Amino acid sequence: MRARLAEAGLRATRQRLVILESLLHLPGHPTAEQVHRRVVGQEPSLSLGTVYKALDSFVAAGLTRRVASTEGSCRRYDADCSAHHHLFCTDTQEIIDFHDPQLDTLIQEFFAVRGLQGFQAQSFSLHITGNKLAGDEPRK
Amino acid sequence: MRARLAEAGLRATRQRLVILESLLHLPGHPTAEQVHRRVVGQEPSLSLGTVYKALDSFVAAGLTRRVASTEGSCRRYDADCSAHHHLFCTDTQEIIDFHDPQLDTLIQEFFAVRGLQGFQAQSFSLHITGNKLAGDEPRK
DNA sequence: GTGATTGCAAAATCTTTGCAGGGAC
DNA sequence: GTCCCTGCAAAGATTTTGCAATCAC
Repeated sequence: MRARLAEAGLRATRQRLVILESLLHLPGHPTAEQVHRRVVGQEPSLSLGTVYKALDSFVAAGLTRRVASTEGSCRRYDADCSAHHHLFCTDTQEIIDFHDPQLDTLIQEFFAVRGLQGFQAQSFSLHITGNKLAGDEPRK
Repeated sequence: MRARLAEAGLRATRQRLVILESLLHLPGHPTAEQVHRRVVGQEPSLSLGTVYKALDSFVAAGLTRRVASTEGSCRRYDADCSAHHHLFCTDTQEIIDFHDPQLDTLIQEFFAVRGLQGFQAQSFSLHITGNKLAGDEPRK
């Protein structure tokens, strides 16, 4: 934890440690508000403003990403910076991670052959919209 | 224009006609604010609140979509409801439409074979992050 | 010690709401 | 005529900012 922050060139404050830890444990790509709610349990004086600043610094340092979402009215964060895709559940508003190296390869090969005129692609992320089926957990 | 609104079950007010027309003509998936700026040229008394209400009603009626974006602080709208993908330019923040039926087929076939445990997929949209190359327009 | 980080409160953004008057059908 | 829609202004929600005190290194 402490090492991750050091690698990213960020000072390991008590607050950042708790925030990063919370972000890693909260499911479904939390908002700043959700991170704050979890974090005040351990650090009651930790302010929401600090959560915003810490999350911004994580994103700037490449420790964390912002997740694209269609609800727009609040930002969501993802501690997983590896290449992956997202399942958007229209019922619960959850955003579920979906890793599939075979799919990554398929997409990369497609664009290697076909190319994009006038655009240099850096990364791909597939947004799959649908809904969770009762009783069965989507694979992570 | 008027017919589109009627089909969607919405009353064709002067304001909605101008808003829908603007949305179709503005490039790069505008925000409510951007739509409003264009629209006041034709209808100076048209308020920003009305733009929000109209865009919401378009989305509810399936005439328009909200675009997922990672900047979170404002909503962006897309008048194109057909299946398509998006190029996200990290330099200009533009979101460019990208249609490719072959890619659609590729993705659909991939999931037809493999399936998603516990999730019923309805639609797919690929987010391609990268940057525009100087002097060359990405295909739309 | 030095410079980055925190906490707080105020401000800035973006979006929604309530309601009276007006307009589409 | 009826009910939906608009305009306005106020409220709500989310995010940013400024600055003095504090903490990591």
